[in-house]
Amino acid sequence: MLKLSFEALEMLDVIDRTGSFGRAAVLLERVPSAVTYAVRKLEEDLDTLIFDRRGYRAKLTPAGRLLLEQGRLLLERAAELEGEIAQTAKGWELDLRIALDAILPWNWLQPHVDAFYKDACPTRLRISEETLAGSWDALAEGRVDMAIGATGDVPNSALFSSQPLFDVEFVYCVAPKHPLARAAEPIASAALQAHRAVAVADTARNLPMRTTGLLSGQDTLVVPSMQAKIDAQIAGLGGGYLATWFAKAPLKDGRLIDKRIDAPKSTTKLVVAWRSSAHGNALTWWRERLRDTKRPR
Amino acid sequence: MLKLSFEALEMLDVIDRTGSFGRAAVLLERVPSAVTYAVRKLEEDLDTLIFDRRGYRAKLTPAGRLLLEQGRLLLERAAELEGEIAQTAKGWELDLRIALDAILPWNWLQPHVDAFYKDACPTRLRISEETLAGSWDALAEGRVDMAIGATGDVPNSALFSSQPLFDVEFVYCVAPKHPLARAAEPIASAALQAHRAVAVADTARNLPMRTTGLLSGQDTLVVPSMQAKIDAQIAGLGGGYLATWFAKAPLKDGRLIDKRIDAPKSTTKLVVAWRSSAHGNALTWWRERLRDTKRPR
DNA sequence: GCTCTTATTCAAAAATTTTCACCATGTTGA
DNA sequence: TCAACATGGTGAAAATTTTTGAATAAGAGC
Repeated sequence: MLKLSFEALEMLDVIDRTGSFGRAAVLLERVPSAVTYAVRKLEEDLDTLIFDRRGYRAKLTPAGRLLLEQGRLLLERAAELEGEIAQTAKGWELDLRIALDAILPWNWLQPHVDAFYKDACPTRLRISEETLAGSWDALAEGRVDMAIGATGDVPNSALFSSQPLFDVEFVYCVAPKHPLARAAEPIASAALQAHRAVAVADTARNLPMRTTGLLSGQDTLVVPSMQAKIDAQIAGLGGGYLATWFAKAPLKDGRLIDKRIDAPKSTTKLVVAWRSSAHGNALTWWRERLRDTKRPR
Repeated sequence: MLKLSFEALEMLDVIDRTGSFGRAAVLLERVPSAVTYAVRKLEEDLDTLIFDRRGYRAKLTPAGRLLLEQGRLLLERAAELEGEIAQTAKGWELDLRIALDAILPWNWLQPHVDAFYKDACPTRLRISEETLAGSWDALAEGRVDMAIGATGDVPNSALFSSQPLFDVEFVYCVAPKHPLARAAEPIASAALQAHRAVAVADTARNLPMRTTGLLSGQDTLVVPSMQAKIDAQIAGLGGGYLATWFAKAPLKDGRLIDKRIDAPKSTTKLVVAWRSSAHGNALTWWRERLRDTKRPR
């Protein structure tokens, strides 16, 4: 059975801060003898002297100092915990882990994050980036609470819920110096196979990985991020489909050229997904917020 | 003012482990209503529902679950702290940080460490290695509690106390293929200057660094450890003084050759040193243990 | 030597927790 | 469906713990 108590630790802290039993009693709104009593009781319970009373004024023993210092840490943590309890009781998650799919640019999410904090939501956000099946994987493994911009169909599991976000359209892009840049349009999709494709690595760890817009047997350069894919395509290392919002700037200034394909990659529906069991205020806030949101341009 | 208490947290833990208020009461050796009372009081204090009583059996709310889980961590830490208090009260340090000077081999210290644990000393040992002024530096900075094998004179500060350990003698060694290997003995110390010396880096961070057995202006290879120095000398990268116990094996099998010097490096007294203010049982144990100890061979 | 501050002691008073007996409600199984 | 059972809840009395306040002792400062 534990002999410590927060009350005793707090008293110890006040005694040390004020420097005397008497002043501590004033701060604690007790009578001095109550402090003496409580200290003696603690010492008795622990079977350890906390104060050295040989001198005029009581002085902490080494054990007492340890108890004081470590006790302060415990008190701090306990106070913090009380705050977290209150927050949880009001329905706010302590933190909300969001997986942002690489198909969406960070600067699209940013204004929403701004709004979240402007609304004085107390929940800490932890945003990570996932690619393709990675979002579902993270959700399934419980590494995140919510996935924004996950692509493809919702895995048919009662574990997940989702709502539509918006559609994404793709354009096939190559660098101006790329052989396909001068090919006659529309390019037969079979012709693509002869050229290297650039793809973003799937971050999934367990779920079967997905490929998107890749033809089997095609030479593929796998890069770790969407930005790397764009850069690689600009550098002429290969071709590939890009979401319209990522393609826009490089197409405009001529770093990339879009090519019409005879059987282009179809429009994909993006969703917001979460574990069905999740219910906090922060999650709800995001669901509402993203219900009628505009796609990036 | 803190509203939590270890008692309440413990009760929560037991309720969760047993699965019912009633069984928890049995384990806590209370009457069931005492548990009910305590839970209600906690909920009132925190102004937060811990249990959802709508169903038949009371069920933890999300806030309750958080309190339970985090509370367990607090309880664990508190119990650990009680143990540490008891240990400290008995005079045993929680841990003793020892700086072993690089002049001494680890396998010399090892039997002493063995004996320490065989004596059931509860103090954790944290042994680090220091070179030259590094031991004093670590002691002065409070990075260690005790230095074993520190060389040179005790800095004249009331901060430190020390006792003699034993003397160390040095032999000047070079590799057989080294030019000095064939030099006539005794070698004039001035002649050494023409050859590269191998020295162990001083680990001191603040105190003025020391050099030992080095002639100013001499080309020097500084290596990070005693083993590196030995290896470097065997590789013929330079010459240098080695403590007899480090030189013994390489001299015996011919990997090194000792040379007599006209003005050899003098015998050095090693000491055991500690901060004068330190007083724990573990420190005392080591002082006693090392009082009449044999030097390594 | 006198006074101030500090910590302690002790019996009484106050506050709290626990107990005990009893109630209400959901579950189980015939 | 209904009795038997287990679980959690209630309130007044009892037990326990904590606080109080006045008296005491003892070092520090002048």
